[in-house]
Amino acid sequence: MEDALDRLRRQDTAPPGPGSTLSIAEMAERTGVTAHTLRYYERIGLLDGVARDASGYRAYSAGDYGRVVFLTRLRMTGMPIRELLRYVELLGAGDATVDARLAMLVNHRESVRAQLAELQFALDTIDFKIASYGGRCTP
Amino acid sequence: MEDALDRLRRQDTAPPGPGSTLSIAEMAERTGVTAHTLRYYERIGLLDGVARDASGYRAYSAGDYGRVVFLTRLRMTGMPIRELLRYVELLGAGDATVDARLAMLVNHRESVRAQLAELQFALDTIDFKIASYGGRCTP
DNA sequence: ACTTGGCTTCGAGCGCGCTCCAACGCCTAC
DNA sequence: GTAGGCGTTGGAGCGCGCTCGAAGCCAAGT
Repeated sequence: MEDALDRLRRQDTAPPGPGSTLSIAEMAERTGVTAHTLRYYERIGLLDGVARDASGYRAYSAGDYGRVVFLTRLRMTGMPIRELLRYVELLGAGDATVDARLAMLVNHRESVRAQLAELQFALDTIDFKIASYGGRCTP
Repeated sequence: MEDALDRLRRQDTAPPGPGSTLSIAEMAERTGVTAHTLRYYERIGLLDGVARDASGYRAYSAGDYGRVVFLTRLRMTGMPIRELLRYVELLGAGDATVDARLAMLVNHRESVRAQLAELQFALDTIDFKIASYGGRCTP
């Protein structure tokens, strides 16, 4: 059960050192987001201003890393990419948008709580079904 | 927050009386699954043996209702339709498949628990982000 | 010099789960 | 009898979020 979750927890402890950068492959490995998807995210505007090295290769900063990790968290809670985009646009628009961003997050937090409740509700149903199948099994 | 959840809870208290049947529109209303989707589910084999009235209209039984509700619970916990199909096939194959069905459910329950953990983990991140934005806001 | 392998771009393709359309049938009310 | 509304079918289309392929550049090893 700890598999995907462990990988996620590791995200928080694997940023590039300040000042150093990551290749796309390193980013993919540390964030769990494939290189294809990293390029895709950049293409659609979720990541902007990713630096390049002398050969034109992407060189991700600690900031880029942090953004990918946070976007990942929002994605895994079901925030659609359209909204991620909006959030990123607000980010890019500076301090004036702090309230709007906060509102988005508070709003989304409610949706996550609702998802948790639904999931728990469905889990109860499944538990009940399992019990009614005979009950002999992992507790 | 109780909106979707309330609708779900109502599912459990809105089956057709024993012996009576539901039109597709009534099913849609009570289960929250659209008529389009009910037909789709039948087409792909998730529902079989749905009775018809004299005019060829679908007449859903209490059993059909129960199945739709349970399938809904599995769907909302992310079980893909391919697996629902497998479950339904096992159901159709009779008592010999009880163990296999139970195994599927126990297995899926683990996945739901993992989802809950991931969701909670992401929620913590979001909470933290909200707090770091200033913290003034709904608790 | 040449191969290997990772990076680049652009654009097409895919799997999932619906969602909708067109053309038609049935049944009731006016 | 005719209009309106709900039902039927088969098949096409869609939105989402990737995912992949082709063609080519760059760096390092043998």
